[in-house]
Amino acid sequence: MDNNYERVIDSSIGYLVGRTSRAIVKRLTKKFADAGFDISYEQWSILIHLYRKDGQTQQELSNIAVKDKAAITRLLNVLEKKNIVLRIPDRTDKRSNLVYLTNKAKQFQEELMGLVEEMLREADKGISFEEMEQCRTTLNKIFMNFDRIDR
Amino acid sequence: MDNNYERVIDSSIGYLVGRTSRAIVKRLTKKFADAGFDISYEQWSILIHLYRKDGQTQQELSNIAVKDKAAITRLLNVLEKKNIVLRIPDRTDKRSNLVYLTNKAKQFQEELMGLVEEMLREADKGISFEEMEQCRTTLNKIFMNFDRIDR
DNA sequence: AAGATTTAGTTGCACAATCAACGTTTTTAT
DNA sequence: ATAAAAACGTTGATTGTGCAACTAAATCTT
Repeated sequence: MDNNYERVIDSSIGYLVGRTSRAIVKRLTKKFADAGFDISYEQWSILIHLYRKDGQTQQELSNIAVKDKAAITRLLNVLEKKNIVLRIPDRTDKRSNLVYLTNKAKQFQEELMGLVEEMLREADKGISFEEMEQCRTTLNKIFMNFDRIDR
Repeated sequence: MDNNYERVIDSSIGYLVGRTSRAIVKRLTKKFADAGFDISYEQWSILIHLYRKDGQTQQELSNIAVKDKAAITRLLNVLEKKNIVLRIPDRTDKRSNLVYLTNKAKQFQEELMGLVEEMLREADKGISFEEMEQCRTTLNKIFMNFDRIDR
């Protein structure tokens, strides 16, 4: 019986994944703040996809960031207000916006990436590349298991 | 350069852990709702600790659930309103409350646990015990890495 | 070509997380 | 014994999340 608690709590993947996620968010938010950036982890989680490929639709961002499109709308509202991105209506499909980085955003790209890499190195500590790779693979499988159910 | 994006996005532990966490929350929330329980994942994440050990202080719950104590206050407000827990002032320390499960809560304990186990089995699919165990170990290390920094 | 269906984005609603400031009580230090 | 510091819980402010309902535009059906 007590075994069940073990399984369902401390060693539960839900618990571990949740607290690790919160720890990462907290850490990166602090790193950004300390470096003088008024950018949250969530805002970053959109930005990074634009750094890789500028000019995506909100729907695309929603899919890739695995967030509700309403969440994307609101994150973009904030980012737009901060003059970090801008929405440009797609001429060929009037339903869509294309989201672009401003020059301001491009200017601090390198610095932000640097801070993220710093955080990732902190996370890595004492963990071999192979171990981390294995963990990523397993997390992917878990996600896919739920993703499959959702359709 | 594109390598950097790889590292910082798709294969980033932050990304993987975040989306897996959201997937789990979503899935369990749905399972609870489908079974007729008006209990969120977050409320469950407090409940489970009380099922293991009834009568803990809010501070203890905050530590074990790895959530801000303000978050605990509010989750307990909701749970109390739903008649699932109750706060009883600690006689020996007037600053503290002791949080107890109601009979109602105890009645559906088994059923809730069953649903969680179901969800965990879904997560497990195609993953050996050893692989999952390894993943848990790594997630623990990562969390500890940040936990260390925070003090 | 017209009507039905699907898709993109926004908004309202309910919920949750963190931070900082605060009041109260307890513990520590001198 | 008293003053300072720490601990417990609450509240307000800000941010983010998901669902459902909605508008407008595009696509599919027949």
